[in-house]
Amino acid sequence: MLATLTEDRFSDPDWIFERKLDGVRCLARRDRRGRVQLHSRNDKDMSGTYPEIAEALSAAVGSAGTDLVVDGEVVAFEGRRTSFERLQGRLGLTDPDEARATGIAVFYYVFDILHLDGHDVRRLPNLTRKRVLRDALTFDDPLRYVTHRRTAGEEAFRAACERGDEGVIAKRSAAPYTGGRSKDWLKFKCVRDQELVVGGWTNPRGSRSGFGALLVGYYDSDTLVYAGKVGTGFDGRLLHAVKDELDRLAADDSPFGRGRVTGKDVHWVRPELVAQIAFTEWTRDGRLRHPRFQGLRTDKAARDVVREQR
DNA sequence: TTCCGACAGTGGGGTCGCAAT
DNA sequence: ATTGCGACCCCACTATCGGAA
Repeated sequence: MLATLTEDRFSDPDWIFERKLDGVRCLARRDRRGRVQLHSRNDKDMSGTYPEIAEALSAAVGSAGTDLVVDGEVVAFEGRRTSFERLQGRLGLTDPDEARATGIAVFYYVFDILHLDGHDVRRLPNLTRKRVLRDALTFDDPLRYVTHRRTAGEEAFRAACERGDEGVIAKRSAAPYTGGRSKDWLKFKCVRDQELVVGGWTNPRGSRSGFGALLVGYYDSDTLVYAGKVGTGFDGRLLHAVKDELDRLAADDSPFGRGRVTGKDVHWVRPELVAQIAFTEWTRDGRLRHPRFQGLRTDKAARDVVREQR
């Protein structure tokens, strides 16, 4: 069951609000003999990737039963914030010993239950399932129960962004657990945006026209620092309009003074265009995560574009 | 008729693993 | 030893089409 992104922030007595954690989605099954299997959203086996979670689940028998299927998020922390970047150090590993040897501590935040003691509980109301879940397991690290609040969705969202969380998930209290994306689960995502200077572009591929992505950066003193590519957020007309501007500014050499630009099929332009870019966060390597184009800005000089803090 | 949901296709950062260089 | 590539994770977004409203 997946959540639908929305711009609407609200409170409603028929909805509950949970923290949105930045990690990896994980479905866990435990059979009567205590054997546990962890599965990714694409049904890949992750039991070897997070052996301590499988172990904990095997031992965490609550008051209400033994075999079960639960849903949650595997996360790693960087300070107080959940960090997908840190978790990535374990993502590809399938050998339990190697996974443990990374030293990256992981936690399993469980927020839903699908089956318990041979019963399919997916059609029970969400709030009821949460109560069932609470009794079905014992929650000791690395297992954690995802708490919820029933009021002040807007305030929860504001506080989440303030804390550096990814956002808030709103869930309809009475909703069953269904397959696929549902409007009974909504994502309030914290968004960041800033202006960036366009310094180049890449070739389009396949059926794409105009260009593939823009190469963008910001000024640090007199140096234009590369900050990554932006390849989504354009419709057909915008692709051509922006491409015309790029052709007008064509240059032979890279304007970037810092940051290695990877990939072939790269073309440079004089750094004069300023684009408004939305994204989720800066990566450790100083790149934009989940970048998307929001428009060109004509009211700001390229030379004044700097990296905004945080 | 209009709107919505699902899908395919394009684009991003980052990591690991493996083959080619 | 280095580089390139695909397969995974996390996505955002546009275009399209068929069925629901």
